[in-house]
Amino acid sequence: MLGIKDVALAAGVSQATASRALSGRGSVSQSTRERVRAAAAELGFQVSYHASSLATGRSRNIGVVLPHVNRWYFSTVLEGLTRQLIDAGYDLTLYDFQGDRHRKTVLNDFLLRKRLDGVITVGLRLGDEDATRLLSLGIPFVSIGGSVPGITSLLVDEHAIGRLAAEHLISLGHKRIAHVGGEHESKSYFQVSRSRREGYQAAMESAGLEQRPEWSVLSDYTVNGAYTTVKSLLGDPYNRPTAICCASDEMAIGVILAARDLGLQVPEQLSVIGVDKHPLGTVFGLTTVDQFVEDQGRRAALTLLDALSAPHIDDSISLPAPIELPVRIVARSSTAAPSSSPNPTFH
Amino acid sequence: MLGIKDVALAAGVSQATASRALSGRGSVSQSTRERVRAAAAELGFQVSYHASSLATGRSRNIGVVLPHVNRWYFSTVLEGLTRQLIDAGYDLTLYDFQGDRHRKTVLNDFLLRKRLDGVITVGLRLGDEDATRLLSLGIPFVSIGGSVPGITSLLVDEHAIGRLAAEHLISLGHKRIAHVGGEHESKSYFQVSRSRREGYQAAMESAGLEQRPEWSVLSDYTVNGAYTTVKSLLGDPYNRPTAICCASDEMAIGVILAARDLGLQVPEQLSVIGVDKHPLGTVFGLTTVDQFVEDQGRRAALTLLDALSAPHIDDSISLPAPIELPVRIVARSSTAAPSSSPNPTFH
DNA sequence: ATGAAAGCGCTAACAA
DNA sequence: TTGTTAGCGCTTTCAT
Repeated sequence: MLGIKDVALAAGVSQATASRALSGRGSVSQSTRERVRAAAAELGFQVSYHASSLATGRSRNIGVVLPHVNRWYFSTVLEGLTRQLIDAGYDLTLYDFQGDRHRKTVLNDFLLRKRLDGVITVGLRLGDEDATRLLSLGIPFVSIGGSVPGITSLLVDEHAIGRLAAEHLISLGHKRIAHVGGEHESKSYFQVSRSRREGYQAAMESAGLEQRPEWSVLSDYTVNGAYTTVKSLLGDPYNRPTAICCASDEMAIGVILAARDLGLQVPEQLSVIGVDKHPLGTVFGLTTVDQFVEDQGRRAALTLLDALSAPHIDDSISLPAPIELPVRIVARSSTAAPSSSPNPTFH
Repeated sequence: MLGIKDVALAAGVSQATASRALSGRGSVSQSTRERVRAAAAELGFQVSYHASSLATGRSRNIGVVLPHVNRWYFSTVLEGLTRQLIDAGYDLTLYDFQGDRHRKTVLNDFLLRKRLDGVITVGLRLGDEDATRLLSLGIPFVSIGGSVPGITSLLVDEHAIGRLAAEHLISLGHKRIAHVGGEHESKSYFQVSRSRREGYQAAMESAGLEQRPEWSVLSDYTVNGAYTTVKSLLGDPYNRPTAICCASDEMAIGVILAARDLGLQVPEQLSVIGVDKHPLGTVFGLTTVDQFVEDQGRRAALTLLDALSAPHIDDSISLPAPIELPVRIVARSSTAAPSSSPNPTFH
């Protein structure tokens, strides 16, 4: 195998000098550095990261842990992460729980293999036991939108999101507002939808609006799921809400499709709002609460990289304060003031 | 740091024996093995993969290279890959080109860092130069749906997919069939859409059907893109196709949405077919050509794992024959025989 | 600025 | 079956 010693030989220097010249650490004269670099380039040499890692203790490798690569939110965060990490020269090792399928293995085995310089978790909920085991690795952790004890986290205020969405509808004059949540999620993940619902409920309460139990439904975060769930809700021509607040854009789109199939006009007969700013929203004119998903990934990566280059980590002496992520209403055409005749006129 | 030597000490054996007991390679008596395992468990020991890799030359780590994690096709393949790889005890290092943003860095630097036991590329098109550089790593490669010289590949017959989709429409009696392709893709990726279009053209030709240039449009694989692109095509009330063949489900959905917004009934006034079996298709009743995307990932992983455990690799002596992946029509409600009055009746 | 040498933590001959 | 020993390929003191 082509090793650094071959480069050293070719450049007529010692192995140590070659290493210094290539890594940039330690002092090497301008001319030798160039000679070594040239030799390395010519031979097509690449350092062995295994060896390098073993010697330095750092591996230029970040672990990313999430529940489902396959869902828009997560793959978009991932995109933000990869961008920053690649630019910084880090490999990204992906651990996809696939729901709960790989959860235990990953937490108890893969993450402990000491090949990571840091870990980013997305949307995870970790118990104390899991968290301390991970923290004992002594490497920096950052979590996005999750709940992991003792770890620096970036959080959107989910409660505020729910409230904001509901208040948008309320301010338009709606009084009959339903909510579609995604609580069919596993207990092991961050209960995003629940907090959003609570925000919605708080807004409804402040406005003194009635909250009918049948107007609070649960789905599964998908278009298909919400479509089915909400069709019955909208099927009743007399007791229909005039607006629906959804815990995600995908569900909101399901609602819009269900409404269309029932012959209801959006927004004339039904206003719909979601959360995420999913790209599919544009074609439906979906009003939403943008949470800058890709930026979440970028910021998490930067936060972690910061921690990695910090003078030295105060080994969990400082309790990390959560970093709050921004959100913003994007008003489009799926929401409007309720029509004067909320109940259908049969013509 | 907690090392294997501590375990050895605790178990009262030599470091070598501890290593054998933990790795399962080499012979160790039942009793010592248990003793060592117990000691390791109690101390919470995990091997250092850097050290282990350096010693063995294998890293239990597979690289996956793709153009966009963020797109449904790729994240779904990825899901199939992670499932198998985690089960086999392999880490998965993700290299996302993000279009062309990271392409060069990844190919010229990251992939050459010698920390991978194998590589899987998805949808990539690689030139001879890049390919040979990668092959020179001496590790097994598998490509899915791409074109990489000298590498084992899993391929769907894209031409056949295009033909099949078109033939489905033709067999229903359609004569005015348009095509929406995704050729706005970068030249550096596998030109899936182009082959599908050629399949469509072949089918049209065999059936002796007219191919109007204005019925062959290009889009970008997204719902939004296809929606916009196709709206003008469908806007003409006199020279409208009765069916549209799309190179992906997402574009097909864009077409359906555009049709609806123009007041056209699907399938009564317009039949639409896509490719992929995207989950969103169900709510639209979209007829499609399933290509078993997640299975593609699983099979690629298995193929690579096979190569890794093979007696020994004949160092590129055998030209790997491509493995053909299955496809299947899934007929749903977006396609039907054309109505007898293809042109609109103004009532 | 450079070289010699020790060692990162583990595995794999080779002996016993 | 077990222990001894010599590396895996690189980095990094410590001399010079």
